[in-house]
Amino acid sequence: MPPTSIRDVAKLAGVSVGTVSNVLNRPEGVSQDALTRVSHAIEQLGYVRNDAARQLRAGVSSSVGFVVLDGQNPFFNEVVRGAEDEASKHGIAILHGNTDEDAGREGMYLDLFEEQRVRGVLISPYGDIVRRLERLKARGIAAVLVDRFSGNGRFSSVSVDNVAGGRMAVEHLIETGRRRIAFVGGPFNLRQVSDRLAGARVAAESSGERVDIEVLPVEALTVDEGVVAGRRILDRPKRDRPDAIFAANDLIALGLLQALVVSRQVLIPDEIALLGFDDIPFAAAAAVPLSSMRQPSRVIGQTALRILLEETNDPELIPRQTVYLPELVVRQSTVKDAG
Amino acid sequence: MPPTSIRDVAKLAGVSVGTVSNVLNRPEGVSQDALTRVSHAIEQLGYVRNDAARQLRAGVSSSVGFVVLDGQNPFFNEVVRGAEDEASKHGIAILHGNTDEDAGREGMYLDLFEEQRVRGVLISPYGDIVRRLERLKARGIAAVLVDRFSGNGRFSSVSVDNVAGGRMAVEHLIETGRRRIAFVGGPFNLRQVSDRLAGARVAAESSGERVDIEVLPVEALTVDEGVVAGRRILDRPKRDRPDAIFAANDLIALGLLQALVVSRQVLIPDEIALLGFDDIPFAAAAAVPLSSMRQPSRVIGQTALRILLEETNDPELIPRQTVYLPELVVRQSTVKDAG
DNA sequence: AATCGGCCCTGAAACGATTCAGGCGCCTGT
DNA sequence: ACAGGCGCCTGAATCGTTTCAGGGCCGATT
Repeated sequence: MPPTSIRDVAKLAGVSVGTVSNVLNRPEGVSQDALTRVSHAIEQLGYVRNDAARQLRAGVSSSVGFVVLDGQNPFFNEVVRGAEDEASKHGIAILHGNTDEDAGREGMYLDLFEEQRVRGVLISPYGDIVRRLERLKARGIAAVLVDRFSGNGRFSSVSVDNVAGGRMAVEHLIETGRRRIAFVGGPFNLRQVSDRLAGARVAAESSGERVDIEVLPVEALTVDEGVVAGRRILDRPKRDRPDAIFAANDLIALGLLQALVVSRQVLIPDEIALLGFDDIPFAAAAAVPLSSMRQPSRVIGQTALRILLEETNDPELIPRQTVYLPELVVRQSTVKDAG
Repeated sequence: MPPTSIRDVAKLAGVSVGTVSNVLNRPEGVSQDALTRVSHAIEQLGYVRNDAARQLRAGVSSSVGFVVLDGQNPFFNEVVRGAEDEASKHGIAILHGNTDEDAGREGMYLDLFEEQRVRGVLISPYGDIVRRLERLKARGIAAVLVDRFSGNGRFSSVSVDNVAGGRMAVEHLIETGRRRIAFVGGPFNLRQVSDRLAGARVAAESSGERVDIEVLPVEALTVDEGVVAGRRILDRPKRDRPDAIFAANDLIALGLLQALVVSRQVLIPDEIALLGFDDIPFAAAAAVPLSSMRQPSRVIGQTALRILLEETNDPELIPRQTVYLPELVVRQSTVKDAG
């Protein structure tokens, strides 16, 4: 079965290839007669446009790449989902790449997407890739940073104010009477992590109370790393333990929770309060329902894609930083009788 | 900045375009001299192959579509991740589409992927799409069913034996002394769901005991639906409640758990044992660590992609059904003093 | 010395769409 | 009757790659 081309359609409809193309792309300038004849021919042959040829000639791609920091994190899945919904409205497909906090994979996917001449790239960056993105831009491939404020203002970004989020988080812990607060997170070259910590410090310093922030670094933002950190806390004598933990994200928090709850040595929130970040769907279903800083994840994805398309339509647009404020969701891991 | 083409490279290196193409695709048949000159030219110009042109002429696409049933389900994310790892080894990118159990979206993504002339499609089907896939096949686009046994043997598939899984699950519940078992799941046109139920019934009937299987249907395999079902169970007088629940997947199970635990009316596993399916990473971190039927999710994705590539290389290959056996993971939601 | 084969290279044709300059036919106004 | 304009269509050129028939060169064989 030879795949049918626009030429086959033209022959069957008794028109020229140009007319078929017009039917496909600018039907308003085609006569009723031609329009129906071509439509029938398309139907009859089961013709489907070859996007490679279209892209080659028209120079317009109908796919967008999304380089995701952590595919196992439900937060990012929500973001992707938001972008997908928006993309599908425009007949655009999303090329998907997981980096899992690995700069090598990040580069590989950018290479791949450059070969594909994607319309643009959404990326939650891990390494320092501004130069890489500059190069793509020079090639006409726009990029929008997701979940990360753009350092130098050369690219648009859609993110949450992580400093404010960290501040709000720790303010909540202080308000509920905590003074010895541990921040569990890492790696610190992730801007999200260091910003949240910075916010935490701001809250501690401006509280007017004596508040300690102790930093417990972990290797990655995963449940497993959270468990490891939890065990390390359990190893300490009771009096040396913090009275609250602010986890850099919910995966860490769930890991901590698991370690602490399983041990049966620690009461949450009585002895240690626990607060996460992202408010993933599983946070509410945890052993002790998890308080968390909610990010508007779907909206982030949707907005990022929308901005990307706007920029590819008009490359002269000035990059803009879109920042949402996270929202505190209080559950029983910080307040015993919370809803 | 005009994008550089293979012709620019050829000119700079002082060779013909054919030679450049050979360097790119069959370097073994090119002299050392030409090879280094071309490589330098590529480097210097920052040349990147245009995949659209390549695909147009060679007829070979370097992307694969993956139509996913439920992007919010960590199980599918693991499967995608497995496929991605395998794909990246072959320089192949994955086009991602979420259907969220919606036949319309499913069709839309298949259309999109057909326009792209993807190399093949991985799909965890929702609706009845065999005809659709037949058509793709006729066009030279192979398909592999994921997480779903192929009904008619016309396509390869990679899945888990859901009937056996359902049987093993209920056998475990019976062994631990349960007799009034509820199956919470739906919709039943999802083969995964009906197979798991069928397996549950087999176990009940062949147990030699008097075992009831009550079916509590839900609209979708989500945490929210699990919560709803949990509330419905709580509405009953205590004596009419089941003594074990087998949930069609872990999302449902986590929802049930959340509803039951929050109410503080039910002790798990004492009064009601709870068993899920998939063993997603969050199952272990739940309020009561969740027993579950583990699927080898990454391996499923990896295998599916591998089979897809084999079939696109040799379209004469006979479809084959790859089936893994799920594995029972016992935690405290079914056995009080489990690990 | 002539022939042959092997190795490499060349450059035009082809893939399937879009674009655009050009042309045809018809209506309108004077 | 004729110029001009409008609406619609045509078909060749083009995008950047791969492929492939053809050919040059050189050393080995007869």
